[in-house]
Amino acid sequence: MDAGDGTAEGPAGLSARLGRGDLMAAECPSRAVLRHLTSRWGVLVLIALQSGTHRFSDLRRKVRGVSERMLAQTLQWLEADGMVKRRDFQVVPPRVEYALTPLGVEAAEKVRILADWIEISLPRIVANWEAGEPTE
Amino acid sequence: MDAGDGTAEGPAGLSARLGRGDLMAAECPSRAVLRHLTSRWGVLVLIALQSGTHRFSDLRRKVRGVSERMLAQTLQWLEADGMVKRRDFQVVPPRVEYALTPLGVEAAEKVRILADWIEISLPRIVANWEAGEPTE
DNA sequence: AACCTTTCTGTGCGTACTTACGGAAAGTCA
DNA sequence: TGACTTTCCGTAAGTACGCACAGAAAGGTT
Repeated sequence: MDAGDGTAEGPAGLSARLGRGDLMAAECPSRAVLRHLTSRWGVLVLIALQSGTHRFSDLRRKVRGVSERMLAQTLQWLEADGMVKRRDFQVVPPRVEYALTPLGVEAAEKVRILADWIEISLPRIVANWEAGEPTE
Repeated sequence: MDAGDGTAEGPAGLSARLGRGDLMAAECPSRAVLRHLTSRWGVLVLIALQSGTHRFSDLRRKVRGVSERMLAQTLQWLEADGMVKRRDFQVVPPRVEYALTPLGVEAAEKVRILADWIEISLPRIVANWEAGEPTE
């Protein structure tokens, strides 16, 4: 019965008629954007770029633990979505700089709010890990 | 030289001394929390629960496209982090209700900000997909 | 007795992410 | 000449994600 597929939108497409996305709809393109922005490294890259233009290796140093491969991959996603502007100096050895676009600045702000909350709330969250359910 | 491992924190641990997490540190536990909250379905589940307590199947209907397997998985992550409260009525057929904890309410607010922005900004983002780089 | 209900869990398997490793470019420096 | 620089890409390999499918539980209905 439940094919698990659909958006159950009308003939014209709800989100299309509204002029905005609908993340609860399975086939809405906004799902892809969410995946990029909230990808493992996407969040951290956006935040890192909030402090200004960075070279590739600077980002790699800042976002600790990311591999070259994944950093490049993540930056391509963000660039394709218009969040990040890539500037290639066309020299050897390569020199490439990344910066947030106006769209990226907005996204970074939103993501930053979540990140800050996590960092600040970590003690409370960790308490849950250790506490379990004593009486229940 | 670069082992790609470290947090480069001091002897006591920077984030530990500050009493908060540091997402840029590779080994900080806050990374796991970020992963849970920004997981493919985590974001959508939190938002769905903002409107109140839901049964499992209600959530599955609301968050279109999620499988039973992944919904259960996601809810377990969120429960372990103290974001979601699970209430099992211990009956057959099963009846289980999920609701946000005070911690979850806060997290959902932050995540919601990002989600709303994505939905509203989708037209601008899609424009980037189609535009490419015409002049460059 | 056979079937239905709901919320999961176990199995199997395909897809996607992620890492490690090696290579390429063109000029600089020993 | 050979080593070094930086930013990627190709490949192989490993891990985690995600789905379809089947099964289980206890009682009510047919």
